[in-house]
Amino acid sequence: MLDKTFDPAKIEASRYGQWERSGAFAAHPGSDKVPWCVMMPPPNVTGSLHIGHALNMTLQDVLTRWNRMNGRDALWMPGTDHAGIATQMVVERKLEEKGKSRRDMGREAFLEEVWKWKAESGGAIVNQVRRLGATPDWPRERFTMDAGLSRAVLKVFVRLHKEGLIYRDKRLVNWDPKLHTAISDLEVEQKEQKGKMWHIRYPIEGDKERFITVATTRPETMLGDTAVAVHPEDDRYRDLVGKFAVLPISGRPVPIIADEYSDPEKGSGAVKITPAHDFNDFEVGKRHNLPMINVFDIDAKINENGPEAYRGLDRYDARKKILQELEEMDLLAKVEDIKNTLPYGDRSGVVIEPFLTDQWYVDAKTLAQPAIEAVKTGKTKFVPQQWENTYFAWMKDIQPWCISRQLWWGHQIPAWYGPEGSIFVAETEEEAQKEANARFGEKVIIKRDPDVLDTWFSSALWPFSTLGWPDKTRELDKYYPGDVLITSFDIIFFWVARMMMMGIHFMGDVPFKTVYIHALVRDSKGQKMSKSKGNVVDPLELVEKYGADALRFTLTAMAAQGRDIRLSEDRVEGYRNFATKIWNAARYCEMNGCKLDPAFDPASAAYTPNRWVIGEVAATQAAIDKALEAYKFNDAAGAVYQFVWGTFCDWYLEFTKPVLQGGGDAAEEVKKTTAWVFDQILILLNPFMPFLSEELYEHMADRPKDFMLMASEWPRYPEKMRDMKALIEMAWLIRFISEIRSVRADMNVPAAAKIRLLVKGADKDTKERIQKYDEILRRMARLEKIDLSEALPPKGSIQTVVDEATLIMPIAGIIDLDKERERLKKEIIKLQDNIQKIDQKLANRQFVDNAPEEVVEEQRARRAEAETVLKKFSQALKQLEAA
RNA sequence: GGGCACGUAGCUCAGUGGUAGAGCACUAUCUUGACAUGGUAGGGGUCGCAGGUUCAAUCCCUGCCGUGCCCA
Repeated sequence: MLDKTFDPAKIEASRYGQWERSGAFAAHPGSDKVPWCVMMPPPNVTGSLHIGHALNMTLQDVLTRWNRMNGRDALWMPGTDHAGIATQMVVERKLEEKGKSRRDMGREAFLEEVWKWKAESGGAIVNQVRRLGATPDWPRERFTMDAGLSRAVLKVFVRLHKEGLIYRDKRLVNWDPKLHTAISDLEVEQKEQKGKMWHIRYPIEGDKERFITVATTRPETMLGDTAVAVHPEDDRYRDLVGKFAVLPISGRPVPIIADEYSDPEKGSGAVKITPAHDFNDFEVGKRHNLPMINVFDIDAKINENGPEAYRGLDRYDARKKILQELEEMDLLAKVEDIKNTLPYGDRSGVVIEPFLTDQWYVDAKTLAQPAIEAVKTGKTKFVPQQWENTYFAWMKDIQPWCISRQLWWGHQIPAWYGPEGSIFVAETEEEAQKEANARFGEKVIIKRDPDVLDTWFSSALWPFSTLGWPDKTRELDKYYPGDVLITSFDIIFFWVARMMMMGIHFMGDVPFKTVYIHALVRDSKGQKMSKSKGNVVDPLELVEKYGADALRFTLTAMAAQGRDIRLSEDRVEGYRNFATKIWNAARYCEMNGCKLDPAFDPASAAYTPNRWVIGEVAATQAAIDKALEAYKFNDAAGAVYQFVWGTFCDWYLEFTKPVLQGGGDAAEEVKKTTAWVFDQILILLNPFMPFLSEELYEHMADRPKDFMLMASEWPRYPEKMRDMKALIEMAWLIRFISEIRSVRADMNVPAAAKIRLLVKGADKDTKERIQKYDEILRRMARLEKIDLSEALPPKGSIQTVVDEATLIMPIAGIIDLDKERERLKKEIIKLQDNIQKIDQKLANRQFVDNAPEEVVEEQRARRAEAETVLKKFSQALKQLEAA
């Protein structure tokens, strides 16, 4: 006998262990089943599971389980990412607590520390994924820095370099002065804030009376100015072009140049140009061959290129000092309060400094072309499609991708520097050495580039590197390209786009056919979850409190396309209740001896409610399939929820209780049907609530030892299982019962009171049905007796209408006549309104002439129906008045 | 400034060119042999605003207002 409620905590761990040990998660490259493949977005190896992961993993698991049960050879490829900056920061912070720094301990010792930390926490996140019931092929688990994937990274780097698609360049990068590394554009967050615009007067060389005023938000960069630019058409400054302005403080003369970059409408119309510290100025500098003076060091402190008094000053201290000096020299013309945007490092949180350095770049523009084409031609589709716009927008305006990072944790760049600025790119040091020796004709000293690659460089290879590339493996053969990628929109640029580029370039085909972009999970108020706001919902806490199934079901049910999820605990609780409901339905089956009979053929059931519920099972399965095929997860969850609770529990089980109690052959068929339907429910539910369904599946029937629901087949039902006649009949039964219940409640007839029912004007079908379902009707509508009667209703009756029949409940003494009168009047008014509305439509010639025939017909039918019902209610009212 | 979403019941959200839906919350009622983590019934919406297209608009189009996100 089952316990009274489902206790997920009691079974989840052991159930999961059983699944995993059984090997049921495994893909079978050798099998001839049609493959189905999804790549797990690898979480940060040192991170912990957040609610976004939970959603992402749940959706992947739903699809994986569903496809697996559908007979596909499913591969869900798991793994973790080394997450360069994030991980290095965590480890550095830990060392800091012990008073150590990575610089002191050196690269090797530091990396040892990181690997140790990885070993310590690396298992944590994948075990957290397990808690959700996820079923990826764990033995295939990869890590972006394992030997195989590192080999893939080397190959890719060397090949792209040979092809000229990776190159070294001196450009402005986004420099993080705290982390001391370059970062990509994508890792920079633009934030708007209050700032100031300082207007500074630069004296003109050789003219003591004249000044040119420039406006800037960053006065400290004037130490690196190499020009002042004015618009070529700007008459105010035409005569100054070609002359020189003298930089205050440093005293260096800089040319006044004409360039369309300066906007005559903005500020004074003249701008200072600092090519080494501003992306726009950099371009101007290149156009005019201006020197590029870098005045900062890696900490964004003034370096030796600044005046002596400023050297070593932080950029903000330098700003203060400069402003103070300018004020003293009376060169500060104006200070404005403005709003401006500043670039922040998304990891460090400090303001990013445009900084002139040598870095490695990927020619993203070239790689992007076929990747754009692939989406345009539909080789890869985005769901929802609107995300294609985002993808295109970025891809079409793509910048060179800076891939070098001044970090230690990551794939070290396979480039060696030899004499005279020579560079040798090779997969191994030996090869590089050989090349270098060959070039110089003697043994030369080479030194490896200390930098590592952007983390996304290795994850861009994920769809094929995890399948064994560069080796030719049968996995690559069978599972590439993957069927779908499931991820959230915030990494379309970071990851999706780059996988597309690399996949197409190295595999000659897109990495996945569909990209399903799911929502961001927010808190119940719609705020983005963040640690600093303290509104983070811990998925594991929810799992502990409500069970993994409840959390999974919640996330699935809320995963509507194109909308964020506002997660509230109430919802999770509600779906926990759903689990309890199913649990209790199982108890009911058990108590009533509804045991699965393998010989039972549902298509052969004779009793109408049985035929009906069997047909509804088939309809539910069809609805789930249709929804999942279109990635409408919420519809799939809704279909199973509605059937289980709204159809099976609320109606079918209630319909069949009297039959069960009656015994005999009829009861036997009901038992078999109930057991069969419940069994099907467990199968259909399995992708969504694997723990509960598996547990009950084992409990409810005698099955071969070690037989698991998750390894069983997804049903396909024959068409003949959908019985329309049964559906119509049961719809009537539900209508009839609901109507009586409703009127009883309206009229405050005590629930316990069993009353008589007279049915007047029933047609043949209704008469038959009343007889056939007498017991069900009496039980569910709480009636003492049902009689057909064409006589005038007894005094003090309440009346209502179902289709052609009038239902009369003679309950004089119980009811309040005024109240009944009021109720009938209300019904009448409602019907009259309805008829009037339809009449208006039908009176409109345009409508009758233009609307499709069936629409007009429908209106006429509705009118007729309302009319007959109205007549019956009017009659009822008349009788009441007469009484 | 450019782009993309979104605005439907108290809340969270589905949905559709032809009579507006769910879950939760709320109200009333019920311990009836699966289930009070439950049953039954009920109230509650000019579908953001204003135009337009159409016989017909919550749905399509335009503008506006509000919210969020992305990009500059």
